[in-house]
Parts: sequence; structure tokens; C-alpha cells
Amino acid sequence: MNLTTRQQEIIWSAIHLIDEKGIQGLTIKNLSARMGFTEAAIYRHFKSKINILSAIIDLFKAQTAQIINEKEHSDDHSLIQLKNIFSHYSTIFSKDPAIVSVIFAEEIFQNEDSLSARLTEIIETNELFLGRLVQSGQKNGELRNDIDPSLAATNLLGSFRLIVKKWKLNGFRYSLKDETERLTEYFATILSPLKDKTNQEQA
Amino acid sequence: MNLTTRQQEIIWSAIHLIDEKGIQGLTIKNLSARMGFTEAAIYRHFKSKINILSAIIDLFKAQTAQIINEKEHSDDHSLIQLKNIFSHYSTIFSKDPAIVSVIFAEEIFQNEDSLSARLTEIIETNELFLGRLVQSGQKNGELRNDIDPSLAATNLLGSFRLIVKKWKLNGFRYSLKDETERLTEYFATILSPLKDKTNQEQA
Amino acid sequence: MNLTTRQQEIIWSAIHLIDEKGIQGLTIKNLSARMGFTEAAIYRHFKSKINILSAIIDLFKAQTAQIINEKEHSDDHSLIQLKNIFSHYSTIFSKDPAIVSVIFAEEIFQNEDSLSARLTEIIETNELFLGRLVQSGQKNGELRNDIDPSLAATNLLGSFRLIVKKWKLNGFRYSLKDETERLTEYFATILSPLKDKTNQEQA
Amino acid sequence: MNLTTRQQEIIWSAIHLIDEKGIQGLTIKNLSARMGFTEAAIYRHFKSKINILSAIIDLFKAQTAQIINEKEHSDDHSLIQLKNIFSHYSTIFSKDPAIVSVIFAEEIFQNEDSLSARLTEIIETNELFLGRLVQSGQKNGELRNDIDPSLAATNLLGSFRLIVKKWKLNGFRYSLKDETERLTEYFATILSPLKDKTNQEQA
DNA sequence: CATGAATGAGCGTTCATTCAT
DNA sequence: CATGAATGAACGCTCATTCAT
Repeated sequence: MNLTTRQQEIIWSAIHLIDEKGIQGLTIKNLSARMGFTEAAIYRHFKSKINILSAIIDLFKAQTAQIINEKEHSDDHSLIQLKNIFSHYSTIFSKDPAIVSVIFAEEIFQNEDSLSARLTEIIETNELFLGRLVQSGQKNGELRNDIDPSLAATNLLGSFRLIVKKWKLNGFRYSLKDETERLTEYFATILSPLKDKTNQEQA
Repeated sequence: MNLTTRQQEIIWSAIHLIDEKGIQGLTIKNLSARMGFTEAAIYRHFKSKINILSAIIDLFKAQTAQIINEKEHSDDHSLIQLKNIFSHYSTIFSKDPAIVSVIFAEEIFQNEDSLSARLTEIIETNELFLGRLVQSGQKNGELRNDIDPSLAATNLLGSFRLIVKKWKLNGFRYSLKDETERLTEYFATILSPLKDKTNQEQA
Repeated sequence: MNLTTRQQEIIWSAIHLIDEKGIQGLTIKNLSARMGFTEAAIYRHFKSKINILSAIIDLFKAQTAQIINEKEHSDDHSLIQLKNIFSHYSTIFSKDPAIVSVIFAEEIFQNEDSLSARLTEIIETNELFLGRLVQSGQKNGELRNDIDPSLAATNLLGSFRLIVKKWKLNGFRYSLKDETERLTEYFATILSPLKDKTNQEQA
Repeated sequence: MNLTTRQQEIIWSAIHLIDEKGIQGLTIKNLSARMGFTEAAIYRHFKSKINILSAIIDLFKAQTAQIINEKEHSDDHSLIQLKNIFSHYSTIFSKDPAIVSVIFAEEIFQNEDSLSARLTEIIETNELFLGRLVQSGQKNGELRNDIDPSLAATNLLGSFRLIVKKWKLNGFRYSLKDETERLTEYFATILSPLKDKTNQEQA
């Protein structure tokens, strides 16, 4: 909380290290080399390595909370909001793809219970928010109401996570924003109420 | 390929170690301790640690290929087949939950390009198969045809991955098979053709 | 010599650190934390860590010299003087038990020849003074004269050191002054001339 | 307990390191250098550094127990026994003076409670044994009975410890055995019953 | 088929100390 | 008079791996 400039630099170096070499590549030596100073100097800014990881999670948690808070009280249609939130995340990830190597890789933190619990919360926060979105969409008749909102939330989040993960596994070579748009249109199709469209599409 | 009994024991010990302590817990020392013999003895059976990880991936790859091959030429309806394949995986995972800590954690292998590429293939193989399933379902009129089969496949696989991951993050406390059933019923709902049901559900 | 207030504060913090955590606990970091300012600030007051240890020894040396000087020209009987000097030390130690962790632990300074030599001198100074006391007591007929004064001095000092060390090992839980009194009475008994008491006591 | 040859070698290297450079000189690096192999190799033989210190204490404890056990049931006169036991210790110390740098330096172990407690026991064991010796000597009329046996024990042990410590501080330059003999004769003088000697000595 | 002993590199961390501000 | 940031060396310890037996 309230990180110094140096602390922020270190955190982002750590995120990029994890992105490039995995959690095993996040060593104090690698980190200090990337920062351009000695290993000992790291300890001026963070008490320990797990403090660094903890700060990374804090960062993502705050970011998630802020994004959700922004959208929470919007008046937009549910489908627009869904589109917006995934679009928002894909913008963030596109700006610095390294983030996804950390935020979607719970395994990284599994050694430290205190950390993994907090990362799990981030998933849950997102899922719960998506669930609320679906539910209110159903109330307004914007979304089909023959489905369980929480399952729909899992469905939305799971799909988004997979396209992001594939994007990463492919070396961020294509546009995540385009993929996200395709996905949200797909969601619009499958989650829309079952109006008279039926006959047309069946053709 | 053609692993000895000892090699298989070692591989499963390794999988369980990863499950329990993460990739950082997979050390030759831990592994040999779990096997009940010395570190040097491990090297009788595998040339190096990477070879062990490689064998793990081979195992999962072979397993995936076999599962898909089994189902590929089935005459069952697409939705039944979808149900069957997820049910099959959830049975395997329930029997030994440690598997999911490895198979869904691509990060683990990201250090070694040779390994991570092969793990990515497993995802793709599954996704392609699901895509073919959806496509044939659309041809037979069992599935709605206003959606892109490959997006539907991402949707199916992503959702399943997320319920499995959540199951793990919750310490395998509840039944994955039940969750999988709920998910496949959800899929049945959203992927079914938009027959005359329309009006009824809208009520 | 001629220490500033701050220097004295630092020295006493150092003594207490050694008392609590041993010489390995006397680090600049610990010391500055205890003083409530930064590590760098320590170096305003002392050129180096060795200088701090050196000042501690100077302190004890001066203290010892002063105590002995005070008593040296007393007219009291030798046994009274012995009692007085041990009582004096036990008062000092009781006021701040941390002292004994330093003054009786020559090992602490053994790395630096310059320091250990000076600490040894303190022992010798005390022992020589006790020797002179015994000798003058023998001259006056107050102490038995069938013993070597310097051996008696070793005997006196060694015994006192051991009761102090035991007091420390027991966590300063009981009264050192009481123990010292018991010890000096014991000395009175064994060092007194062998008058006609003989027969009585033998009974 | 039941140390291998290598473990014994390491322990004795450690004892000599402590003797030469103090506890701060006992580093794994120094130790392995003295042993002629790498730091990592030490850990084949001891789980940790404090295990090494623990083994050293075990060694001294066993040695003390054995010495006391040997003498405990002797029929010799108390003064002879006192002489014997101090002589025995001074022989051991003379053979390898490094021992005294460890056995009489409780400060060394003060960081680890488990260790310091066990070292304290060694002092106590010796003191209690000396106390029993004095008491039985008093019963037999060999020792004066106007003194408290436990105070006498403190007196004996404290004095012996001081001559040993002085011997060390003087770089083991003179004969400890001679000094010990002088001390035990002194003890014989002050602890003997107050027979008719009185008048003679008083002359 | 397995062990015991060893290695060299690297781990996270702490040390006393310096220096510009 | 004190701080914040840094250093280089050392700390205890673990890593994957090798090799003679």
C-alpha cells in the first residue's frame, strides 16, 4: 500500500521476470540485475521476497476492486456492461501482457497460503460481479432467464481466461482485443433471450 | 514411452509433489525421499529432472489422445458425447486430483520451451475435438447453428477448466462430478437449437 | 573517553543487546533500531563497530580502576574490605545485570586482540588488588597466613565470578546480593586464622 | 550420538575454529575449508549448523558424565579425589586446549536456548558432584565441617574455571597441570579440618 | 539397483560500511 | 545530526548432478 516509486519499479520488474521465466526465474539476483543494482539493495525496499509477491497481489486486487466499482453502478444494458468489462481487462492486458502471466497463474503463489488465498479472492470477486450482472440482465429481460447466473458467470470468466491464456501461449502474437470482441459477441448470442430470431437463424 | 514400473512410480510421485508444493517443491531430494531411496537412485531411472517432467507430459498427452480416439467415432448425439467427455475427465481427476495441479498449470513448464509447446498441444487437441463435436452437432440439428464451433469449443473447455481449478482451490472438498453434471446441463441449455421453446421460456 | 551523551546511550544499548542476544546480536542494525534511528546515524557517533566495543571496555576499565582506587587506601580490616568490594560489585551488577554478560565474557572480544588484551587486564587488576588485600590481611593477623595470597585472590575472584555467572544463567531470578553475602561469609570462615576455634568446630 | 568418523572430524574442526576465532569464526565456509571440501558437503554430515554445536555439547556432556561416573564410587579420600578430578580435567584440557574455549564459554550458545540449557547442566553436574565429594569428606572427618558443601563446591569449581580461563587468556603458554596442582594443594590447606596445626601455622 | 560422498552454482538474506543529501 | 539508498562480502543452506563403490 502506498508504494514508493522504487517499490513500484521493483514490482513491475518482478512481474516481467515471472512473465519471461516463470516463478522460478523470479530470484532476487535476477530482480536486482534487472533493476541495475545489487541484491542487497532490494532489501532496502522490501523486507523479503514474499513481500514483493504480496505487493503484486495487492496491486491486482486494488485494480480489480477499482474496475468493478467503476462498472457496478452503471445504467448500461447488461450485455454492454459485459462487453465493457472484458474489453477493459483486455486493454489492460494488451498494454502489459506480462500481467496475465501472474494474475491467471494461481500456481505461482501456492507455496504461501497467505498469498494464494488472496489471489483466489480476486477470481471470486470477478465471478460474483459477473453473476450479479447476469442476474440483473435477466430481471430486465436482456438476458435469457433459463440459466443459473452463477454458472453463467463461471462460463463467462472461464472462457475469457482461456482466450487470454491461449493468447499468452501463442506469444501475444495476435490482438487480444479482437479475440475478446469475438467472444463477447458469442456471449451476446448465447445469452440473449430466445425471441423470434429462432426461425431465421435455423434456416 | 514404455516406462518401467519404477519410472511410473517416480512420475506419479512427481505429480503429487507438484500438487502439494508446487513446481518449486519438485526437487530431486523431495522426490527421492518420497520414493524412499537416495537422490542418486533417481538418476538410474531418469537422465535428468527435465526428463521426468517430459515423461509427465507424455503421459497426459497419451491419455488425452486415447480419450479422444475412443469418443471420436461414436454415434451418440453431440450433447451426449459432450456430457461423456467431460464426465470422463472429471472421473479421472476425481480419482487422483493431483493431476489437475499439473495438467492445467502450463506455467510449470514455461521454463523449458520443449515442454511447454507439448503441453499447449494438449489444450489444442481437446479444443479441436470439441470444435468437431459442435460442428457435427450443428449439422445434425442437435446444436444451435448461429455460433462459431471453435468459439463454442473455447467456451466449453474454458468453463470446464475453471470449475476444475475452483475445485482445486477449494481443496477438492466437493464433488467435481456433480459440478461437471451441472455444467453440462447448462451447456445443453445454451447450445440447444432455438425451437418453439422460445415462447414458453420467455413467460 | 569523554563520551557524549549519545555515545553513552549507544554503548549502553550495545551492552544490553549483547546481554539479550549475545555478541552475534550486536549488529549495527539492531543497535540503531534500539536507538530509534538509522544505521548510518550510528556512524556519526562511532567510527566503527570495534570502536563501540572498545568504548565498552574503556568504561569497565575506568569503573574497575575507580572502585579499586576508592578501596585501596581504606583502613578497614581486610575481611571487611573483601566484603565491601564484592558487595560493591554485586550492587552494580544488580542495578544493571546486562553488565555481567559483557564483563565476564572474554570470548566476546577474542576476535580483536586489542580488545581482548584490555579486558584481560581488568581481571588482572582485580586479582592483583585482591592479592594485596589478602597479603595485608595476613600481615595484620586477620587472615590465615599459610596460604599464597595470589592463589587466594584467584580463589576469591573465581568463586565470585561463578556465582555471578550462575545468577545470569538462572535469569537473574534471585538476589545476587544475598548470594554474595553468603559467599563472603564463607570466605571469612576459610580465610580466618586458625585460632582455638578448632576444637569447638570439630565437635 | 554414535557419530561417524567424518562427523567427529567436523566436530573437532568446529571446536578448533571456535578456539581460534570465537563463535563468530565458526562459519560453514571456514569449517568446510578446514575440512578440505565444499560447504555443501558439510550438510551430508550434519543437518544444520546448530546440529554441529549440539553434537559438541553432547560430546562434552558424555565426557563429563563418564568422568564423574568413574570417580563417583571411589574409596579414595575426598582430597585425593578432588585432586584427581581436577587433574583429570587439566589433562584433557592440556591435550587439546581448544576444548576450554568452548566448554567454559556459555555465551557461545546463548542464542539457542536448547543448547545453552544443556551446557548449563554440565556446570551443574560438576558442581553437584563436587558438593557430594565435600559432604562425604566432612562425614569422614577429612574436611572441615564448618562450611556449606555447596558453597565449597562453587568455590572449587569457580577457582578451577578461573585458572583455566587465565591459562587460555595467556595463550596456553604455561603448564595447566602445574597450576592445577598448586590450586589443589591450596584447597587441601583451606579445606582441611582445623586440627592442632593451628599453633604451628600461626607462628 | 542403489548408496554415500561430494561438487559448483545458486538461493534468500544480513553484514558493516559509505556517501550524497 | 540524521536519513535513504546503495554496496560488496559473507552468511546458512539447497539445488541438480556426478561418480566410485
